[in-house]
Amino acid sequence: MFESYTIKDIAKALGLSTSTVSRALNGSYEIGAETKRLVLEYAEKVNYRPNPIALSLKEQKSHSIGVVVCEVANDYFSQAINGIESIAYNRGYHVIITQTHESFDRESANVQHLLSRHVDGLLVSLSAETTDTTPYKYLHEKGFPIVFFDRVATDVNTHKVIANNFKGSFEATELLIKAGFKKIAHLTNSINLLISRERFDGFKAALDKYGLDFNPGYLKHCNHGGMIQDEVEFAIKELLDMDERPDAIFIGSDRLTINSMHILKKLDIKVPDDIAIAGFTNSDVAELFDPPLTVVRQPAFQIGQIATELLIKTIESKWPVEDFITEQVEIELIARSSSQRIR
Amino acid sequence: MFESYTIKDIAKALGLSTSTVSRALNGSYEIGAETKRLVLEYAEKVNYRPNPIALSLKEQKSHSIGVVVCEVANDYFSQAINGIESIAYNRGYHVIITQTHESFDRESANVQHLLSRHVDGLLVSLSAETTDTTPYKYLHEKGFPIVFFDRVATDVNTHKVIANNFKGSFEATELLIKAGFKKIAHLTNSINLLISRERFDGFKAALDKYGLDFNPGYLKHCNHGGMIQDEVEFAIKELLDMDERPDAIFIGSDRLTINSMHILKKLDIKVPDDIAIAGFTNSDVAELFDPPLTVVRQPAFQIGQIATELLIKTIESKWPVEDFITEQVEIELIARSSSQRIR
DNA sequence: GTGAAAGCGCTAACAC
DNA sequence: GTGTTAGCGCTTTCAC
Repeated sequence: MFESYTIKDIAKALGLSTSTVSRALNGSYEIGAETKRLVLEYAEKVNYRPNPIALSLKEQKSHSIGVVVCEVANDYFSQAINGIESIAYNRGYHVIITQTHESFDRESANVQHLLSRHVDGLLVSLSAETTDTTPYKYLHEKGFPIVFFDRVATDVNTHKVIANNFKGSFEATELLIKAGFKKIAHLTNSINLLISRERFDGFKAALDKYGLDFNPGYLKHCNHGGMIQDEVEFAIKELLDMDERPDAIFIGSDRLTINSMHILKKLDIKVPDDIAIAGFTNSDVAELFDPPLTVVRQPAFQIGQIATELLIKTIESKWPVEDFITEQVEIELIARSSSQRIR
Repeated sequence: MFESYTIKDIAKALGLSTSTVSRALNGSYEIGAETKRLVLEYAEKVNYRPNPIALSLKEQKSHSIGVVVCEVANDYFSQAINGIESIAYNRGYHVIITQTHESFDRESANVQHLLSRHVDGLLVSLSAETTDTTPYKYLHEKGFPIVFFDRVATDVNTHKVIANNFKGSFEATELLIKAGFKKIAHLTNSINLLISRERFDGFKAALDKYGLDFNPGYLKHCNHGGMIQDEVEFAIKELLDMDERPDAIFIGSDRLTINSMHILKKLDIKVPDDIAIAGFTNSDVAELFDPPLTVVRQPAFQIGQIATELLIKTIESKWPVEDFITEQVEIELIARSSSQRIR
């Protein structure tokens, strides 16, 4: 069962040469129908499976793709990875997952490691710390397939898959405004990330539309993306301690949203009575929270799928790919009571 | 950067033979200090990385391990996989994850697929549907390394890593009893799984200790492990509709616990006022629920690590492994208000 | 229509 | 101390 037959075994058993067997197995024209039948039948009988490692060596392809994300214990990324796996599996690729924990050094090490593993391509979501994307640029220019998703590198012209962050933020902020909140803070990820900037823009645009001033003190960045709990707690306390305390917070990242809820609970701040909350998260249990949480939800599974399709298409392209697209998917705003005004 | 140098390139550049280079790289005794230095220096300079695929072919080892779980979008399993990856990565293995979605057929297909990928070993947690474990038995008897974790096959004598399910259930049930609940139902996974039986035993033992009768109508099995939402909803409704409605439910699986909370919310059943809840889950946000959820939590990360250590030890053992252990880890009961009596 | 042989990158037995 | 060679499983040119 696991001691597999090789092409050689089949050749020996049938008194043929390995090349004949190989050709028969691959349905080559030049093989006699009878021989072909014989080989196919025998292969079927002994449950022959080509050795993927030998194939890889021959083809100079590992049939694996490397994934770089900040962490897997994050609903957004675990769902995205699910999507990645679902496509990769069907296309005969396996995926090697690495985590940066939001560190640039770990990200570099992971890319190095994946390259030394001879992955055929890379699916990357940048760490919160990353500012220097020249390694990706270099690889990409050399023709190495890379697809970015979610946290993309602006200056590398390759395929990218992102959510409509602007719209997601705009609508969530608008929801808070319509609920009657006027002093809305924005807690978000590192300024390094394009998603943070896009989400801020959406937030700001909603304020503008409704004629609300933007108070710079209401903008808090967590440069470690919520990996350091104290950083988040500090930012939240700063908001709470302001003379003009915000009456709502719109949160721009999955981990930050969840962390914030833990912190608010710890500080015994009531949501939405003391402060209303809406935030990006892909948690499936946000409706079970106390209070049920208003969320901006991304189609993470689908994003993973699209990114993987694009990557495999690039890998398997006969010609150097020149046209790169940026696929934008829609987000979903789910209103629940954490963003409702208490009267 | 990704067009790697081979041993041959180095040999050519230095005017040596490939074998000399290979030996120098591997620190062989028989190579002159000077040559060694030369090779090492050059290898360092061009950032030489051995081709893992060629190594695999040579060694007849893929340096990969296959993982079979029901699903990754489950806190217990995503944490376990994290533990698996953390060990595997450091030991130079990559992991290929497959999901059964609680189907025996998919489980078989996954094992087949992993074997055809020439994984060096298997880390398995059985599907809820699985009753026939002869394929594992067969593989194991042939000397193929397998380690079970969480959902183990009783009749395959290999390494196993499990939590103290009996104790976890006993203590959770005891907590409910001490809170004053007397009509405690037990909602659990398929009877096929040993964990279900162990968890039931712990539940039953607690009832016995406190002189409470066991009402067979209070025991509900979800044979699809919560993959079919209707099955769970049906079971819960049956409990709620009983003449003598239970006043508490102790739930024996992560997915079932989460699903049940969704269903109770949908049915507008108040916890713990209408019915108290305690359940197995590794969710990190259970404290944010309404009400905060009393949980039995397993050290999933650690379980994944231990299982992987055992597997790699078995894979790399020079001698056929004869002594197999069953490692049992402790669980943690975290009491919150979902299991508290309302007065 | 089929076979022999080379080669993918690497190691290791066997020369010398 | 270093080089030559075979072989891991497979495909593919080149012969016949």
